[in-house]
Amino acid sequence: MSLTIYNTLTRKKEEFIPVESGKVGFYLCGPTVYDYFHIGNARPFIVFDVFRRFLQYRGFEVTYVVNITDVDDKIINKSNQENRAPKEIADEYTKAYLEDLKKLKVKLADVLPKATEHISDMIALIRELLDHGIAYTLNGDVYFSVEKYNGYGKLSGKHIEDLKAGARVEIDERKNNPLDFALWKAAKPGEPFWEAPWGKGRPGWHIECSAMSMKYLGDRFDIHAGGEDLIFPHHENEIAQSCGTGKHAFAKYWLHNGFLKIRGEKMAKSKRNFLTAREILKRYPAEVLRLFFLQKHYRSPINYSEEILDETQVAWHRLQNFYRELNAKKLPEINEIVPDRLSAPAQKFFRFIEQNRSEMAAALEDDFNSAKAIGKLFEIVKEGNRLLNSEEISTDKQVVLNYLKKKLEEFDDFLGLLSREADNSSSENDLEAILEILLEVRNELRENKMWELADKIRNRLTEAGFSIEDRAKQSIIKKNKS
RNA sequence: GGCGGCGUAGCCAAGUGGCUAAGGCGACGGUCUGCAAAACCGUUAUUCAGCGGUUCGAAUCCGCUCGCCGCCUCCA
Repeated sequence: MSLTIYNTLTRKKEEFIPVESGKVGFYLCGPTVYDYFHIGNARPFIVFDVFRRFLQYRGFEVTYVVNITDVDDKIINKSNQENRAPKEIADEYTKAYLEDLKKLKVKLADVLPKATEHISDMIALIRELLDHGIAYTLNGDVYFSVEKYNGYGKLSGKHIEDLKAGARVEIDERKNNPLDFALWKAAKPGEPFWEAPWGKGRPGWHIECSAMSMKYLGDRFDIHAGGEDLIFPHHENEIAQSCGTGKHAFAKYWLHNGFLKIRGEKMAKSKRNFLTAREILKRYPAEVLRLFFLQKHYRSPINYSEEILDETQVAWHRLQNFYRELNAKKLPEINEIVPDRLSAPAQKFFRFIEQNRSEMAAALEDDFNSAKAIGKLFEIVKEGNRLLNSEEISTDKQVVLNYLKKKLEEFDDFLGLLSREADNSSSENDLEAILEILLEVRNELRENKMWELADKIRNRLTEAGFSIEDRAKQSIIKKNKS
């Protein structure tokens, strides 16, 4: 089965042919660590991680690199505002970023390079560009000369002339062309800096991704991904820097996710209309957020609202309940299913599962259509529930249900939609809450002099290792240490 | 001004030339149930923003109109 992905560079779906057979080099633009990331930022983190794990499921050996931008204007601004060292800010939010990812059930990338730890790689790349005459220095800054790279604009479909005419391009008279962008910024007093042959300073925003992606994935790698607002200028500039000298081929496929909107507008830090992933995670389980994103195609814009998340949560319960039901049944273990040996109804069910399973995989192989795949998943749930509902479930059917459970888990290894541990163990807090409810009910029984039932509860709890002491006004429960 | 995208049921959302227009939420009716929840069954788009064209055939291709959004500046 071939895999197709939509490549922003060519504006069409293409068959995915890795640079090196069986392997995938995958780079995602990660966060600038100056604040908690918002729910819109979470979209690429979740969606591309699922895509990466799906590729692994498909048998590819994937190297997944997600950078951390820990030197940047925004970090410096915040450091000035709060009178703290930039590094302190970056460290704090790097930690928060990793915590939030974990809560969202996003698997760590194989490499998480920090910009500040790759300055020498960036300097080497800038030097290459200077030597090639495609970049120039200006009072300690280094700029890339867009006019000297004739591929400029090929990713975003923009033309240098149109961009110049655009009223919003800030004109800096010193630059050869207003579109020339900084590879290196000379240090201003009080700013963090590194030594470079052309002076003290820090790297421009775009150069880190070029340097670090090629360092870990090679001159030619497969996938470079990010939000669609990165197409221009960030990714356009990355291509220019990396390909400008003709020495590197850079990324083959460019993937971009659509935005999360809130009240009809793009959710963005600058618009102050954002909700952090942290906040939302307090209200909804990670699985609900994941389902919210995966129920839509990754390239479509989607709207955030509480109503939609509430809806998603109901849908998620449906999925989770089904999985819980499967777990509650003691299903017979079997290594392999031989369809021909199954009874006719069991065989029919088995074939239904297999059909939908392969359709799910096919949907994901078609530009990662997770929305369609999840539709199939719900069809399986419906049919499974129907079977679970029937009066007697034959051993054959139980065998197939167990098979289904395993396959669900297999898919869930990359989708991350099921809560797999919560149902087996309840925490201390849950236990206390339950005991409290039990006592409350029992007290009502006692008030109504329904002693028999009240005694039964007390006896059964004693058997289970809890002793109840009925005092005049209240009951006290104690856990007997064994 | 330049470039790109979107408009499918009450809501969310797949489908991009031809099988009954997926799936979820909601609503209504039913099964089950002491009640509730869950689950199941049935109903809920003769029609895909509007108009025109191409075609034997279009939600799907083309043109126009209307509405919405994004990029062109930091941005996932």
